[in-house]
Amino acid sequence: MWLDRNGRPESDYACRVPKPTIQDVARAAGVHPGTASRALNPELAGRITPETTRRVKEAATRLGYVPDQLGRNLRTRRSHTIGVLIPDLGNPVFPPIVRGIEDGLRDAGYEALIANTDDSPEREDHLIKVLTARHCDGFIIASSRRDDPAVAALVESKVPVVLVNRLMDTATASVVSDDATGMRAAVDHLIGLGHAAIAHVTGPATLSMTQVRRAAFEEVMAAAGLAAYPDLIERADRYAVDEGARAFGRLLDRHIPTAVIAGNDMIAIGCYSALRERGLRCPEDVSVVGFNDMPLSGFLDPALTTVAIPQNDIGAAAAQLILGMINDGRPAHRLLPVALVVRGSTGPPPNR
Amino acid sequence: MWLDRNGRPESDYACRVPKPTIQDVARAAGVHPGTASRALNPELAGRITPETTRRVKEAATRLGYVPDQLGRNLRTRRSHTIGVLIPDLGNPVFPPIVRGIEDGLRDAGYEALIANTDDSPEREDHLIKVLTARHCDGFIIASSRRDDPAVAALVESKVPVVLVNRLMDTATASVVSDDATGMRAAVDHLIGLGHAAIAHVTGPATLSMTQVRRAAFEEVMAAAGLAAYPDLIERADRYAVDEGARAFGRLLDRHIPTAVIAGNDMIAIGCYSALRERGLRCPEDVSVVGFNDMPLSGFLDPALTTVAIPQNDIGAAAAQLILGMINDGRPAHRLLPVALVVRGSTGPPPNR
DNA sequence: TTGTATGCGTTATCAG
DNA sequence: CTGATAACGCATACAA
Repeated sequence: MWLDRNGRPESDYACRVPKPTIQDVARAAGVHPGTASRALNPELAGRITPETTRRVKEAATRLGYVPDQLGRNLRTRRSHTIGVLIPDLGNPVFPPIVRGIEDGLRDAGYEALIANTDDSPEREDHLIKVLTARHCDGFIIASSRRDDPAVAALVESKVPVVLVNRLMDTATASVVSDDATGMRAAVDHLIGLGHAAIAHVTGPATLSMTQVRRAAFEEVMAAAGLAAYPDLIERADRYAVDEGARAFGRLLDRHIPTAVIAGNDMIAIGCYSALRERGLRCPEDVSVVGFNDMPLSGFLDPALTTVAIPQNDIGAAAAQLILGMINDGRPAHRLLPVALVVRGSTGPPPNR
Repeated sequence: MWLDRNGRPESDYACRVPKPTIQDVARAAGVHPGTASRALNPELAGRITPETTRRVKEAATRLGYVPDQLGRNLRTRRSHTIGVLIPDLGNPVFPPIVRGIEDGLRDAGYEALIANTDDSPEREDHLIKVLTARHCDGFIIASSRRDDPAVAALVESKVPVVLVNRLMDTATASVVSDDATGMRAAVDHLIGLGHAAIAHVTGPATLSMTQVRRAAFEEVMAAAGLAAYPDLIERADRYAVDEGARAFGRLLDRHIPTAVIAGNDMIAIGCYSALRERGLRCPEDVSVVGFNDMPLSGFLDPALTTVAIPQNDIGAAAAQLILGMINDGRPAHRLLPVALVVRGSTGPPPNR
């Protein structure tokens, strides 16, 4: 578990450039290290003579002083590091979110430690332990199930946590896309094209995202008087292409709808596959709508009509929220707008 | 530059779970902290009484002791952290590589600090500074230009560096895919289909990857006696869809080849766009071959024939190499095999 | 084999 | 406003 921590006795590879410490700066400026530290701390501006501050800053610049994060971390008990838990970087929807998070954090002097959970509770548990040992100042979690003891424990022990596109019963900060509105737009779009038998392939039931999207689907369908089409919902065990294909295949074997709304874009691709396997064409026979508008959605065959979530903004907002919690402790919630992007995978229903 | 480092005076959010330190473990085991430290260090096995070791380990387990990385980092002058510089996580080829890196590092108790350079030298410079302040034990760099002072300086000062799919004049470790062989397979495939006028849309000339792929293209073409088709090479300014479309558009305006090999899959998508804009069909009018086999390549319209590089393996190898350098200082090089994946974007040339 | 003491670089506390 | 001192948690050189 702890692995080796030995130095590099025979290794020639170690930074040989002696970096100046605050002691060097203090000596050069003719002040005490403590004073130098204060002079360099913007928070303490005004509590130090302008002249002293100037001398210290000048010395720091001249020596090329950069504060050693390791020493600072130990002393302040903060690592300026945020643990970021996502299901899988391989799902194209996450990289843009992660990018938003990283940029937002780095601008504030924080770094992200990114880890993939593969939606495995054990892996998530383990990763939280590992990242906690590194004293992450907070966590951004895009992988939690609705009922997640590990995350709940984190929140319980007052560690700042921001949930991304996943809600839990626990009260903590969150940033989610307005999926309900997005689902309404998707259904309205299909109804507008003349569809009535609209199917929905959801993701795993354990994720709140699945619930939100499914509940919205059922509600909008009922409101449109289309509740007469039951049995048009099927669940994929993962938000992945193969599981999406399998799930939609099961649905198709029961009944062939004229349209399907997929739980996300990966499942939508799975729907493409299932249709192709059965010799059905999209959109001529069956229209497909995705969710997320992940990168390359527009270049698929056919180009995917999908509900676009603001991936970069979601990441940026998550970064902002976690920093807010670290600084003033107030958890907040953000609901970000979505937009239906109409492309080639949707069209009028076939004349049967 | 240094930002705030104040605590959270009014914040309620801070870990309230007092974590046991090695002192607690030592006390519980009835030994001195130094002894406890040694007992927990696998390197020193044998230099400690089995009985003592047992007692310490038992106490550690019982108390749920996890070594505080911050303290360890400061003392050992190592952060167990690797800086990972990539051009852009938004390019789908990188997430799988990053995934491979992360998993490889984490298994060895290391974490990755990932940063996007957007292929900007200034940004890269800045990031190296930021990550150096965090005492990264090494760098995995997938973003360096052929001539890169910042990276050269890093290598010069004996910081372990592994280059990924980018070579520099500097001698340091690297892991690259066997692009030359891949290019040969691509050209052979096209020639086998009957193509002769084969174009190549390269990436930016500053990257070694571009050079390698282009040189291989020219060599293979010449060897096949097809050097008679000059002017069939065009350069995209970035490895991105829009630049790929622009570049191939310029080429098409000069001359319409029967096939094109793109510098990477993003450029290949750009080629699709350029063809479509001009009313040309793929593969009926022009065959397209990509490079990388990034995720979703098989679901594009049409499914992309491309040279697959082992993305996960590349990441894993990079992790392995950097850990090797940290431990015994020997830089090594790895050349990983590629494979042509034939899909729908290539076919016989049109009868003109 | 184990205990002791020290220091990694920084900043918080307390005195002056 | 500034100097002196201690401490964050750990690992290691040295002493026993």
